[in-house]
Amino acid sequence: MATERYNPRDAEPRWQKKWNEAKVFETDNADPREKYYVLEMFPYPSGRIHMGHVRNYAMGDVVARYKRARGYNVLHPMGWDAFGMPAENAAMERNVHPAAWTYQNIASMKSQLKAMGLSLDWSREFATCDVEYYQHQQHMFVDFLEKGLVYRKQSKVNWDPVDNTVLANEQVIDGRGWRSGALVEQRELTQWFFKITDFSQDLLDALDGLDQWPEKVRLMQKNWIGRSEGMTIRWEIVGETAPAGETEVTVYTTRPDTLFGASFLAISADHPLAKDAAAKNAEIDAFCEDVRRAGTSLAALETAEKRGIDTGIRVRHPLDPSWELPVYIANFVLMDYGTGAIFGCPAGDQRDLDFARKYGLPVIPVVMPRDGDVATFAVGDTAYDGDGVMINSRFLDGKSTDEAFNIVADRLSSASLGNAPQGERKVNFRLRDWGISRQRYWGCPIPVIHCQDCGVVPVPKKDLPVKLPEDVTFDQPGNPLDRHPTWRHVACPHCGKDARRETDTMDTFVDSSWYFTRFTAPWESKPTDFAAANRWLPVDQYIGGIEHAILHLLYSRFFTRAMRETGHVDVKEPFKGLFTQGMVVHETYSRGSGMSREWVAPADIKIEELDGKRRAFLLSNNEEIAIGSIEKMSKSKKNVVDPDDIIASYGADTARFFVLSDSPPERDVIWSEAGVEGAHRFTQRLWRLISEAAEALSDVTATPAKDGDALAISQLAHKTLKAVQNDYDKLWFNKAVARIYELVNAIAGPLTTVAAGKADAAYRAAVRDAAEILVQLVAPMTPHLAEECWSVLGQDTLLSQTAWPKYDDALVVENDVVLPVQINGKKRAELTISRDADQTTVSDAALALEDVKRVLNGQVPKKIIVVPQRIVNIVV
RNA sequence: GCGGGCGUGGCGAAACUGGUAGACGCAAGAGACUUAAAAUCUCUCGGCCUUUGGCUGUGCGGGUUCGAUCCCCGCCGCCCGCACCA
Repeated sequence: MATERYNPRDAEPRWQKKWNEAKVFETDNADPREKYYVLEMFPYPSGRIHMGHVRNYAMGDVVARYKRARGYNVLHPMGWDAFGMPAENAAMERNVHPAAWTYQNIASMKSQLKAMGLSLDWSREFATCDVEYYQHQQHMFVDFLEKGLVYRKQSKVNWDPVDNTVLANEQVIDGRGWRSGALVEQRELTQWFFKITDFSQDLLDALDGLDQWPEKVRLMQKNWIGRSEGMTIRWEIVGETAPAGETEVTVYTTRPDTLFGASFLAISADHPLAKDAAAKNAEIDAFCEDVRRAGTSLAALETAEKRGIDTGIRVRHPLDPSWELPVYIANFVLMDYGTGAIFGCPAGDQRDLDFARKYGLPVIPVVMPRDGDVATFAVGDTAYDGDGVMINSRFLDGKSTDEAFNIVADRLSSASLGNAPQGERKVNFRLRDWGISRQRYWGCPIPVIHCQDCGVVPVPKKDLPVKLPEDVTFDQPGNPLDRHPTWRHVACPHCGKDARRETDTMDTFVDSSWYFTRFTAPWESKPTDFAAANRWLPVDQYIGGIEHAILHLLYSRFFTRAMRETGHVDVKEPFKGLFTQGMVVHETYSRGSGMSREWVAPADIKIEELDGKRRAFLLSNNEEIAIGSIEKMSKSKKNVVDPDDIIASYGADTARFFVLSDSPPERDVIWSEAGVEGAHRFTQRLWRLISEAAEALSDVTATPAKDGDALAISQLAHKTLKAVQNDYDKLWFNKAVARIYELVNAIAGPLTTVAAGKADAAYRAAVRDAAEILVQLVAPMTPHLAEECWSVLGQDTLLSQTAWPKYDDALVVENDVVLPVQINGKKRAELTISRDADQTTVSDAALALEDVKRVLNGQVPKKIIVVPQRIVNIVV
């Protein structure tokens, strides 16, 4: 009888080796079975995996293993999102080359992932910093350029004057560079952009079809794309106030219905008319400068005061040429939305109202709520921006806001100013084109050459890849590619004259926008194997953090469309199913307070319970440590648990099982030592029960019981199988865990009975059937333990290559049901009755129950509600 | 400000989205085995009461219903996203 404890340190590497040798997880593109593509967001190679990775990959692995057992041809690859700033920071701080640092990190993280026993096809692995990968990205960039999906334009960027580099918005903290602490400047630079806005409408519309995405993510994308319906209106500038060469101002509005409530026009400080005015007037120039600076300082915009300055320009109202309005430059008007100019309707917009009150401009109420009274309706400190009835609006009076919108839109569309319509209906999007230029070394070089005569010339495809030079220095700030002695000097591919290579590299979000496509044929000499990509895509189940809800997922959706337009794939949507998992969180421990607060790692303390209160003490000297709030694991708060330590002491299966238990997968899971021990106890218990009974089960074939003592065991096993199957389909791992516990609790006794030699052959066969089902149910979560159990049961095949069991319908359906019997909605009794008993039989049987008679005490039921197979409610 | 989500035992949570509230796990308590400890096993575990029974209970207040954790209305409290988008 095998009674030794299960030893994961021995078993886990042993089974990993067997899976490896049998190439169980290598996927054949030619396999004709139905495909299933599972993918977890690939990691940045920071050096160590953390618990968040463990949870993410454990979930993906359950899906992959489950689908494989269900007979699908599963693709489950892994790679590395390997370009990016941390590698350059390491180079600056520690004088290591970014490539060396990155590949070393990949090597150590890979061995950590391997220790988790994930069913990954490592033969398809790549890193985005491999030339073999990024060269294809350069090919596609050139294709996109030809298709007009890439362009250059001047754009404002956050410029760090100390580090000499562009900063992303997230890297600007309170107006200062996150590394240098220098005041960030706004600079106009010529940058490369992807034309994501070409797809605004399609990216929005297609969200409706992504019914296997979380509603929350679809909504976030919808808001980000930000579609609004309105119109552009051209306002004629009054001749004598017009700057030279200017005759009109175009504004964008979603409320043309409120046009009679206009009292001013406001333009952005970056608007051409503003620049023009600034050139002539020092006061205006100073104001514009001020606005520009304030814009970068991320000061709470909520409280930002509305400010403006009169340009002296006057415009004519489009519906009444005799009505002249002033044009202001205002700090709340954005140049890159709409046209950079608005008309202010103070009664209908809070910002306009604040502005009008400050500068003494008229406030004319034009929309009144439906239940308002024209005689008394007035606008005080709060603008009314809702729907209603038009007032003070001449020919629009009495119309609804919708009607007024259409009347004004029609009228201005058919009126003309100069040779063009005065107004046009226009749909606007909040989404902006994607700026991909980064002044950094560790990224994919943008494959173009700048020639004085020929302009911007794409690198001819025969000259690709443009490889990053290896001999670069990081001893000074700025882009090492810019100061490399030779790399940037090339001959123009057109005219052969001396030309300059582009030294900007691509945003790393580009790398992650198509890696899932590359996995479908990573060996291909073109970016994609067209047929393979179309066959595997979309990814059936994508799993990752909610933090990528907008950027990464939206960029990938765009990139897939762009690849389709350039003939690299024939799918539009990259991810059919999306799941966003919660974080792994942990208690925090600290001593001291305020500035001298010091965080303590969980590994350095022990928890004791004194008088029912949990208290923490330092292991080294028993000093008491304060237990703080539960927070995301982070290095700064030291509340991290290293997966390596957990795998070393409990094994990978325990770690996997624990992060899948308890909390629903989309919610945060609290890591606790006690919880892990609970999970570990389960693995030991399962092993003990199975291994002790194994010998007694060796002479029977698994056969579910049809009657007798073992019937209940077979029924529960098959019901659990059906339920867990559904749980796995829906990614309800915590429910699957709970049901598996229930099954183990129920068959623990029978297994012990069998082990003691006290069961007949039929009973043993039923227990064996239940045990096999149990082992197969846990296999996706704790694959090593399951293989070990499978093997001790005398199976000589790999469980990883074994088909999912089938439940027996007859065992899943109950013949008798237990119905709760309520009297006036309160449960008073239980009734066991045949599942297909008719209503009369059920109510008669319910009324005949002793408990029911006692509570009724002679009262005559007014009504008896029988919900078949659910409940009986007697109303008196 | 706008949009979305969530409030269930000491804790993480379940409840087939209108039908037995608290499955399963953690923590705690009692007991068995043991020289002892660990491990393991058994039992108890929302609150209150007059305890073979009863009342009450899913953030708070109402409503619909034979019946509400679930649906509707109004509050309270947390969390997340976007944020001067015209």
